[in-house]
Amino acid sequence: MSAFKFPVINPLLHNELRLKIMVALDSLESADFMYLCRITDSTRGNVSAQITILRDAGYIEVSKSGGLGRFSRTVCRITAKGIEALHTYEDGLRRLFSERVPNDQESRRDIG
Amino acid sequence: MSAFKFPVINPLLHNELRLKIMVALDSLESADFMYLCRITDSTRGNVSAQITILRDAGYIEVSKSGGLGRFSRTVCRITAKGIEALHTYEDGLRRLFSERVPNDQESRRDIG
DNA sequence: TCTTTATGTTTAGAAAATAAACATTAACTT
DNA sequence: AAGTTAATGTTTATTTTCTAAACATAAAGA
Repeated sequence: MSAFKFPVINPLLHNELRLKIMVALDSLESADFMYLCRITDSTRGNVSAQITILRDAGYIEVSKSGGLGRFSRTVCRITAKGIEALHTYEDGLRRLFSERVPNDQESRRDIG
Repeated sequence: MSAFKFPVINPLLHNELRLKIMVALDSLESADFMYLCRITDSTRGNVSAQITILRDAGYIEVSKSGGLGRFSRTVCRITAKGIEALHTYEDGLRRLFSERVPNDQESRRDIG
């Protein structure tokens, strides 16, 4: 009975755009919406959608100022929960990369 | 003009199941279909689909023996191209995690 | 006032992931 | 030897997710 298990990979973070947003927010004090669009080279619609997902997960906080329209400004900030999730995700991936799976292939089939 | 760019993330490998399959094949000489199902804790349908994608990308080779049915045996092996792609992906992610994005947020908007 | 520009969000379409259903064949049962 | 069960895999249909196009809002400029 091999109890081998791959590390758990957080599906919320295992998405290119969301991960880039989180990495950016982890390295800056805060970042606004349009800045995230630029550095991730993504459309506003996509960034808006992924930011909503990250906010709903409690990984970031989103604050809007300036009202709607021309001069609105939406700024994002990573939360403690987000930082922990990001680091756990990073650790899981590092472990995954160094994984050596057990070679017990013959034990499971009814040949021989 | 900041020319900042995040590392390129190979979308074929940035999928949990495909990545686990590749990591397993990178650490073993070869692995058969049912073994991959077990260690990845995934259904046969899903593994079959992802293996096809990896094969079409040239990242793995798939050989079948025993014909169809009860005692068929499908074994997968990573290719040189697959090894390189996996390591490039790993390197890109490591760089992403250590990324420090430029803090030039104020330079882009027409306030002030 | 009308147009243009700068934010964002909603929603509709595309793409991808997942599992359910199907297919194949060998062993077992009676 | 016909019928059943069990072991692989594949195809397909559903669900989920991603992406961008369309929409909405408001300020500045003509």
